[in-house]
Amino acid sequence: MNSKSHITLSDIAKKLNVSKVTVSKALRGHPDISKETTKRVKKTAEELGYTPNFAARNLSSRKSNTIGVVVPKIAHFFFSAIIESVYDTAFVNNYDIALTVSQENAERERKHVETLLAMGVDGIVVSVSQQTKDKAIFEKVLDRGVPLVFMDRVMEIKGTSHVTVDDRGGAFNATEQAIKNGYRRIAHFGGYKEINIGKNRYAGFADAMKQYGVPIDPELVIYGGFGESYGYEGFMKLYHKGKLPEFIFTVTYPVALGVYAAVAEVGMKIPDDIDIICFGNSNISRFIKPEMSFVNQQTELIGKTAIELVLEHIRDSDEFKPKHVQIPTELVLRETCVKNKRVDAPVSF
Amino acid sequence: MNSKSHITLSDIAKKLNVSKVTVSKALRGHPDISKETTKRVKKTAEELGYTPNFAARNLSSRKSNTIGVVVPKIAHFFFSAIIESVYDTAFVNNYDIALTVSQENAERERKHVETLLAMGVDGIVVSVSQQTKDKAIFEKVLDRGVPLVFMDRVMEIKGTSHVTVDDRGGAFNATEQAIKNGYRRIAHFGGYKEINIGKNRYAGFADAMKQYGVPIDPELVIYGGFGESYGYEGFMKLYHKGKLPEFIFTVTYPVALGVYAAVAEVGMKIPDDIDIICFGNSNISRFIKPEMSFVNQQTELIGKTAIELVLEHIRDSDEFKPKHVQIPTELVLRETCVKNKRVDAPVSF
DNA sequence: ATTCGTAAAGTTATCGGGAAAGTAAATTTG
DNA sequence: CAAATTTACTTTCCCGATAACTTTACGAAT
Repeated sequence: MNSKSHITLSDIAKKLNVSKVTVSKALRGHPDISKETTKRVKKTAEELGYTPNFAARNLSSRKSNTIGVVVPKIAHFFFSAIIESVYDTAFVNNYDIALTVSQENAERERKHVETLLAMGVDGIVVSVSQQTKDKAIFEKVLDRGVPLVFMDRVMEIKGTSHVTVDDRGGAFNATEQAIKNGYRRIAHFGGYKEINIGKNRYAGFADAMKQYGVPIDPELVIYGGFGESYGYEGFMKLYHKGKLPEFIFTVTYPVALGVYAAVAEVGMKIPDDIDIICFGNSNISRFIKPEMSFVNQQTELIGKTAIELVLEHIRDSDEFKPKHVQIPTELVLRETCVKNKRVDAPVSF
Repeated sequence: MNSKSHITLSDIAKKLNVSKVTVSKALRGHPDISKETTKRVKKTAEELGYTPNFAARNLSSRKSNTIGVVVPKIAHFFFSAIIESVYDTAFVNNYDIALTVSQENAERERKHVETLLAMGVDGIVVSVSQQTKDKAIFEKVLDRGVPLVFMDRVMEIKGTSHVTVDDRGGAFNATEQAIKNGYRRIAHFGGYKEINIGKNRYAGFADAMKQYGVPIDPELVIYGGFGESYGYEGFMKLYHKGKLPEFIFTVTYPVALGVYAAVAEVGMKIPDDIDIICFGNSNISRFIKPEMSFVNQQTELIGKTAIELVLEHIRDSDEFKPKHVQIPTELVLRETCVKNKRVDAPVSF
């Protein structure tokens, strides 16, 4: 709180010779108070530089007008784009956001949720860390009656809402497209199996392979993580084994970037020597050469939907039934995944 | 706040037949309370699932243990990297962060600062929007006795601390390097003159040009903004005028990306047909071809320093004298800006 | 025995705001 | 014109935690 003395309702009240409740009501435009008085109060408040004290207000009202958010990372395009839309959506709805960052650490995540509860947030939106196993803290949130929405990275807990990307469908489309392009030795670099995006994107991949009768080579399905280093290492592992695929479908954009780096390092060319597509996008994708094809997740929609869901839940409280919203993906084809096109109209060089 | 009934200090006190102040002290590890009692209190708190009420705590103690932060954007590498280190530094210091986003809008920024004051944050860190002109809200912060630190984008207000990048020095180095590489027709794409980074980076550019006696062609100094589109448009403008420079020094990484896109579009080659360097970096710079040379700003250091400065100010309160910290830059040379090298050891093709 | 110091609590008084209920005067209503 | 309403406020109390005192009990010092 501030070290210098604050102007409070009482200060304004004293100055105007009215009770502080009158001031309180006037400032809130309560009809109890005459227009005359209301005007005087607002003017004086302005003059004295009155700032309400949210702690007092929250304590008294048992509301905070704030939504707590927990994300695993910030400095990643996917999350920063989501966060931006989270803030925007909250802003237009006149809510504040209390953002916390788990850094992919389950214990930190637990602490942050605890903090958000202590802050008395009206609802919580979480994208769980890669480590998270324990549901206890989230059940505590529900026990407290605080609406809980999972976003992208979810936990299966009854009573919570989910906003997810159609991972399985998007992965299916990406893989199907590769098969239709004539590829058969198709690899999948899959992050972690335990996280739902890892699980579901693999599932979509497997769906497509099965549907088109293309066998999955277990050696070409590689797990490790969602960052660049895993793409790099995954490719290098296959390269040194001499087991390179024709095509790689990666679980995230960074993993694909890692592959790009590795491919360049061993002197190969994308998409001629090895072709690729990834799940997800980045703000700089237009500047990566060759421009990668990708499965677009509508990040703005994810953040917006998550906030709107908590708000709905907060407002309806008893009536509200948890919803599971799936945000559709779009297949965006750029300069990779164009084998057929290239065969039709070969580039001369 | 939560709809279901809370466990409070009194509940624990009742159960143990002690006063709630005893419980409060015990939980805080106050020496007034015996180890025996403290243990019992903590155990019971745990069992009952006690969660402190920060609103009450803040109200009573006049502290919030929270630092308010206002940034213009999130989904940009520079800011998201800073924010990440802001969160990290606060975390290790046991402080919470209240993050707000102005979206480069001065009015929104003002509202957010007002909100942070109402929240009773212990200190505020601001990176001002591009629009911001009015100092009034920041003076209000100082009036309240709340420590204020500007980060990267500053306002000149007495009593505030600043953390800035050595923009002028970095820009000087970038330009000097170009001159030494033999370039004479050097352009500068400079964002906005009004923002200190726009001003200072231009100043560094001008310093170098002057020092080496290279004339500045006003037509090659272009303002417009800090985003990709301005780089694109700036280049196109010069291209259509037939006034292309040999070298461009851009005020930000995105502006340079815009130039990359424009250069590719008109069928030219970097660095052969036109060479470039930018101020700032991005997480994907390794994947942009040719890899751009840049002036590195140590983002982690900026966020960390800003938080440490507010904390210092909060702790020392009366003693503390505002500091102006300048974070040094590093010139990082990659695949652009290598004319001399290429002349020495030409690449064969 | 009296005073003193101290460990280990207990009491009280807020912190600033707002819901709920009360009151006095003015206005409407039957 | 008395009763019922309405208008415009005021009083009281509580939210949960804590700062600042005060009390109690007990052994040590004088």
